[in-house]
Amino acid sequence: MEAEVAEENQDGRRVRGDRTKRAILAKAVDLASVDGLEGLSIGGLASELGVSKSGLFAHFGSKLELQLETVQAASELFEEQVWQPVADAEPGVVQLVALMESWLRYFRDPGNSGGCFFSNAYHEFDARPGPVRDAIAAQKRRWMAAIVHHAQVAADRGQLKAGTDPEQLAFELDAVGSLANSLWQLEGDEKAFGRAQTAIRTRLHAGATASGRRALAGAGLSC
Amino acid sequence: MEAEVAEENQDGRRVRGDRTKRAILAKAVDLASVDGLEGLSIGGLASELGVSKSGLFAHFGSKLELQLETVQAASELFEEQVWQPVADAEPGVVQLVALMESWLRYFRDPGNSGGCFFSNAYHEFDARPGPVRDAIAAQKRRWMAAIVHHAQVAADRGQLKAGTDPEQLAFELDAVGSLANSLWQLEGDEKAFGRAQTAIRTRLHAGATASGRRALAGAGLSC
DNA sequence: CTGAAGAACGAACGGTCGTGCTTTTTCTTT
DNA sequence: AAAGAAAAAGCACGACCGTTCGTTCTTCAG
Repeated sequence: MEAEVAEENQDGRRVRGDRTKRAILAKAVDLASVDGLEGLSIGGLASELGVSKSGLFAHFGSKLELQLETVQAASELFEEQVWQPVADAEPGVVQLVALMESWLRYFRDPGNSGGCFFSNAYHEFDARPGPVRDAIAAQKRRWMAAIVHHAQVAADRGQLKAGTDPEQLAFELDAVGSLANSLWQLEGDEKAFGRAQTAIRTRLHAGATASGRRALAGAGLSC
Repeated sequence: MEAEVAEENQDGRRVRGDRTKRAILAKAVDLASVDGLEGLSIGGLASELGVSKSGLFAHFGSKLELQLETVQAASELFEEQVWQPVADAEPGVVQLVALMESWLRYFRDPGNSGGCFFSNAYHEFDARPGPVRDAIAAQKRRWMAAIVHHAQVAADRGQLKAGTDPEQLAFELDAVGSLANSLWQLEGDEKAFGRAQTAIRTRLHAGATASGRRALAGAGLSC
């Protein structure tokens, strides 16, 4: 193998193929959150974008690669829409509850009308070993770890009662959020978000110390 | 149109085609809980059963019909495996928690190695309007309504604190159970069941009156 | 024993899938 | 403006999809 020159130029500007790829992946995430990653077809994606099937295919080389890059793209979108908005919140319970509510907002975003990409992907691939499942499982681990992390920070700051298990807390918070997304998608049930919010706040309030409750109240997040 | 004679004989014995159909649907539920209801292919199902594609197809007439009957078959299996085992439990909180734990057992049943059929189906069809989605959504409503019902009975018997919202309680219980199934499928994480059980018991304990707690303790279900 | 009806079959249809090729268009660089 | 590279398109392939058709085997009533 000989050394290859870098194929991207040094400034921020992207070459044409890269821009196209971005557009493809954005649409791919959109379609896959409706029809699933397996139901996502190369021909369908191409015609949806008004390009040729073969031209699109050349960007990836295989459907598996397309799926993997779609997962990656979805995870970047998730980061943008869920994580970034609460990056500056006060660490601890306040940031934890802010993250949860950012997550709930992401669910109802009209731009994600097919529902949370990952909620669909988790269930689609949970019984199908392979690289796609691995990528998706890794993403789920990252998400859970983030919640646990925020809970741990809250505990370290004395905002949660001694003996609180951050992983148990994360489990329960993730559970109610996930179900809210499901019910919203399946039934268009707006109330599900209210129930999730109630559950999150009640749970945090029950597990919080006086200082933790003060922090929540200060951020306008009492129950 | 002329009147037709009934095509089934009067005693319990079934005609040949009916027995075959049962076998087909059992396998269909099994395959669909891995590959999804859309990924379920008629040819694949036939070869898995060692029968011809056209012979199998004749039983249904269309893939849509196969999907609908598969949903129906899955819901009968669910009833058998989840509801029936707790049918004789003491109504109220005891039956409620028994139902939840029966549900958790159903998740880990080696016979359902592809995970809960419905958990997969909910997410697969939640953004695809049509008869299949309607059938699946109806099933979810039935399930939720059952939990709400048990919670209501518990409330009526004075086992839950006044002001307890049965629907909110049902939401939270369903949430943790669903997530346990997801994590079990995605990561093979046994601990998820422990977390779900902890969450269920803690939640019920917190919402129960003294009489409710006594009932739970009497059934060996304290936390 | 005969004959009709139901159940299962094999072959084939049009269509779409993912995937390779070759050619043409479009951009970038000199 | 010309040359070279990158991107997109065109076309074709084998496999599989749901579906239809005509035929064979099984079952059971008359």
